[in-house]
Amino acid sequence: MLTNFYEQAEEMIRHTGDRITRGRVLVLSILLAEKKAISHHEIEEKLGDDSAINRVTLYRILEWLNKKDLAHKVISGDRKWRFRTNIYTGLHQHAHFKCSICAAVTCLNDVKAKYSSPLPPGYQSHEVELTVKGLCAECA
Amino acid sequence: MLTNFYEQAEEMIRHTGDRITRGRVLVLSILLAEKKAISHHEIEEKLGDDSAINRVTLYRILEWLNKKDLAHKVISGDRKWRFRTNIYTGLHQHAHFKCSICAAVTCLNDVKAKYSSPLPPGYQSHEVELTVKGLCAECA
DNA sequence: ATATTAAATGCAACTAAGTTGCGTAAAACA
DNA sequence: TGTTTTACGCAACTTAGTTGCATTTAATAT
Repeated sequence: MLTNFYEQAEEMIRHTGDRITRGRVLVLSILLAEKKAISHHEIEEKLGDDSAINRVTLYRILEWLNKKDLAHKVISGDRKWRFRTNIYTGLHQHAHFKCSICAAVTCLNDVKAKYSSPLPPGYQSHEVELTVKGLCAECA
Repeated sequence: MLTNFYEQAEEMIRHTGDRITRGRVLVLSILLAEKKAISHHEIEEKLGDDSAINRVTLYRILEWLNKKDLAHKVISGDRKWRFRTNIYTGLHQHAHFKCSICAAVTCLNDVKAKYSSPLPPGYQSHEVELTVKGLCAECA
């Protein structure tokens, strides 16, 4: 079960051309096994004592995964970053920001798409998808 | 100029029924004078040395303003809260409707796309893409 | 006007998330 | 197997925000 994710993670990391390390594979497979975005702390807990990774290293692995577009950072209200793999992106329907230069996609979790006037008569809304395109803080 | 905001702030605070204190009026008038969301630190700077408020008190004032719905908390990517008065609304752009059955895309000229919170600081919006998915009048 | 009192403020100490610098370990490749 | 580049681990640091408690002050009652 988790072995599948482990192998999948390894394959995804190999594809980047960068080094395949224990930490990267472990963390990515945890993210792959997870459907929702999880925090640094939650990942540490899932790693457990046996397969522990230094917290600083974990921070750096998460940044690296984001840079390589294997995971994206999710903004949340509790001043923590959360991370999620990019394979499930089709499923969620909140707002996204996509940088035109570095192509990083950030979920704007609490930015709810809404429209100010009602739809034309007879129309039914099932889902609202909002994508803001522009430059992120790093590339601006 | 700022006097107007000061009086406006006082009036808004009076309306809550809670105490009208120097700090609350100062902070709210700063937020009123500002168009964008600003951080605790930015507010401290605007207060200056002469009209300084203790940082803990400032945190508490901001929480209070939020609780009384006189200001919004704004999520951002840098683990800081930003605050903004509720009198200015979000960004407006236009939206599209995509029918899930006939796949027709309609330009919803008079439906304005707006997102409820501004982007993380430093981010620049070039284009906002709002797509409402559902059923059009023909297919419904 | 003055006293009363509940709410707001100030201070100090604390927590939690994330960062930086630097020496050490370990992938990758020859 | 040795070399080189990259990642890791450790310690110390920074920054944003929180808590407890004593003091002050805005609002109200006298």
